[in-house]
Amino acid sequence: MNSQHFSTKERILGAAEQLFARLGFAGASLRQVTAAANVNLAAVNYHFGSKENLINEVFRRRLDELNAHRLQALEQALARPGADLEDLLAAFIHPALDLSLDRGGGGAFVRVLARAYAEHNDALRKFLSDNYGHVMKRFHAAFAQRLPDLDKEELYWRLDIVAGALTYAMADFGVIKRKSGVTEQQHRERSAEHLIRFAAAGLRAP
Amino acid sequence: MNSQHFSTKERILGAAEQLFARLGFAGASLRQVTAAANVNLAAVNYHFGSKENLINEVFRRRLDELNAHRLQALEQALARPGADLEDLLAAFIHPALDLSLDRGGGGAFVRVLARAYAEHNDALRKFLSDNYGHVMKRFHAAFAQRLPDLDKEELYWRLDIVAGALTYAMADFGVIKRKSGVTEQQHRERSAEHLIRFAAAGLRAP
DNA sequence: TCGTAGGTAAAACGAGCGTTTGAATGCTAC
DNA sequence: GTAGCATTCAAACGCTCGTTTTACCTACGA
Repeated sequence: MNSQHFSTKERILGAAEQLFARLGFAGASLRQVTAAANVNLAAVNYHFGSKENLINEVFRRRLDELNAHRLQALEQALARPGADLEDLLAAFIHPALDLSLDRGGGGAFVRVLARAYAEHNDALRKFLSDNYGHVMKRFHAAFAQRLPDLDKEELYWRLDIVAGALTYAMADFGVIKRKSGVTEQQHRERSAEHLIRFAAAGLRAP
Repeated sequence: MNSQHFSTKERILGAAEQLFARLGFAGASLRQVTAAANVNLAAVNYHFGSKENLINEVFRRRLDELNAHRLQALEQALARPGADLEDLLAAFIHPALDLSLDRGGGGAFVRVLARAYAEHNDALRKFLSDNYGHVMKRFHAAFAQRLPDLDKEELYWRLDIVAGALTYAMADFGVIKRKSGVTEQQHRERSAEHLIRFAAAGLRAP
């Protein structure tokens, strides 16, 4: 990370992601960020204009890819004839879990995401809704079709609970130490299984 | 709130809770807190010693009561002969939901709690574990007895997911507007039902 | 070769931060 | 009434914050 192979902008984004995850948006200063990125202090305002703009770009960099993967996985699942609830949940969970466990700071990003959820930042909620709302609409419709006995409000509640559980769980997976003798791949698959079974059973509850 | 009927310490705690919920621990300044509490700036350091100590007291004030209620509800549930999973979950959820919807800032506190979870603050985790760990141990044992087919690790995972879901959901209940024509009491009971059914089904999943 | 544009550098700006100080105040006990 | 103590107050402390300024470096097309 932060080696000279990466551009100034990329190094700032990487360092900001790490420090926002650890210290929060208000808690991490631009001096800490630029020092970690091995970059001059003024570079942030030169390349991003302001700290708030930097925060937005930290989100955009990961979410564009994450939501594209989710939509792609959903379309693949829907294309198969026997797709059930578990397949839809897998399409939602696996891309995020892949991100949370991959190299290059994805693990830090899901913790940033959990922070953002907890902060109830209106500007950020609007940003997420504007840019990625269509993805959630797509998933909601697919779930509704497979849960015909659930009325709209009930499904809304349950999906909200699922999303909350996922965000928290994923932020933790990057922190919880896996037992020795368990590869990261096994750890990830087991985590996804737990989440999917839990969520599916909860959604199917009478 | 913050009227002259309350002592300086109480007004500071109330204002701090509100502002920590809205702006975070780092984001809310003591000048904002003391202004909202209608109190002199130096009063925080006089009564609490430091900002960090103030944060701890904000937690202690609510958690002492919350965990006492939870333990009491659990003992009552266990005393009844036919107590099932739903009863245990109700003992865990109802006191927190009562707190999140009552007058006097409890709703703000659950949002503070969600923030604290998201922050992964080690000092705070130790504080919570030291002061309230015995409560979680009690619940864990009760769940383990009613889920004999679940091995220790599996139960650990599922309770962790449940706790995450609850924290998020409860932080949201204070924000989500209930539909007109639904009393707060109905809203609360319906919320608890959703959470309990969801969690019970998830815990029972094969 | 020079001029220009894009990027980096050090330094400083005003503002706000948590905390401390020392004097002014209110209250209780003698 | 006054001594003694707890509390409140305005002011200032040293420090860090996000941002801006100004100078400098480097590379490339005319």
